[in-house]
Amino acid sequence: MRKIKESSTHFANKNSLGDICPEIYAINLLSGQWTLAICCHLSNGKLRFGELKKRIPQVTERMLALQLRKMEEDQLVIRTVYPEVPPRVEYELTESGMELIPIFKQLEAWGERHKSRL
Amino acid sequence: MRKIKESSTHFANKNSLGDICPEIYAINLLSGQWTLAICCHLSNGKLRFGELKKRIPQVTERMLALQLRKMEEDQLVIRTVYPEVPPRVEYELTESGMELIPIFKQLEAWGERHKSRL
DNA sequence: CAGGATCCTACAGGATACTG
DNA sequence: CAGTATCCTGTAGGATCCTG
Repeated sequence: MRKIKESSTHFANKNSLGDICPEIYAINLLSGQWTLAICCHLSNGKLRFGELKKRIPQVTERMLALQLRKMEEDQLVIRTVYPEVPPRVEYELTESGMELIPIFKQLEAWGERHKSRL
Repeated sequence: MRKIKESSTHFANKNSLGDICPEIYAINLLSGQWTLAICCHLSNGKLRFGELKKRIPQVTERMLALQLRKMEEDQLVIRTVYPEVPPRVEYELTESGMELIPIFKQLEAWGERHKSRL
């Protein structure tokens, strides 16, 4: 039993909440600015870095790279590097990642309904 | 038809993505640090400000107030003020808010599964 | 009791340029 | 092609004190 409080930075709190509550943990993994967009585009199959970039034009290379790294670390995507020249790197969803798809569908439906009610 | 790009700040992007994609819109509404926690506690019925605070000890009064306001604006909670002294304010989920509960359950299940796989 | 007001900091995210 | 490196900014969130 560790203490939880004691000089909380924003994300000390974030993580401690996520530790307790699996749904908060889940949302924390997904609440990166580009995470959902990436997942959606990968839900139809693997894509290369450049293809992702083309499909999400607003994202900068830096952010795309960062997000993908984080998602790899979080076991949402698999990163495959082909040792060729020019380099080729492909991203695809993990098992866990795919299991999110039905949840996305529901969020999508909810989002549409909710939006139309405003 | 407005333009979308042109000097994007973080949340100009965020919103423009949310405009296009209902699931991103949904996640944006839910990704406040305390939003989920509040929803969960309200899913069993209405609560007063102080009760919420007691149930989520890590949150500061300021943040709780801010989040609740935002959630009210986003039509996730209803805020009822009773004109008494001392003041009493109760919060409860809206229809939309309640419709999220089953989705939370699934996120919770996913979160647990995912966590155990790390 | 249920918050406002004030002040502050860490971090997410952006712009741009460069490279194996 | 698929990134790093560097530098910078806005904003979410925290601490603390005050009040109808």
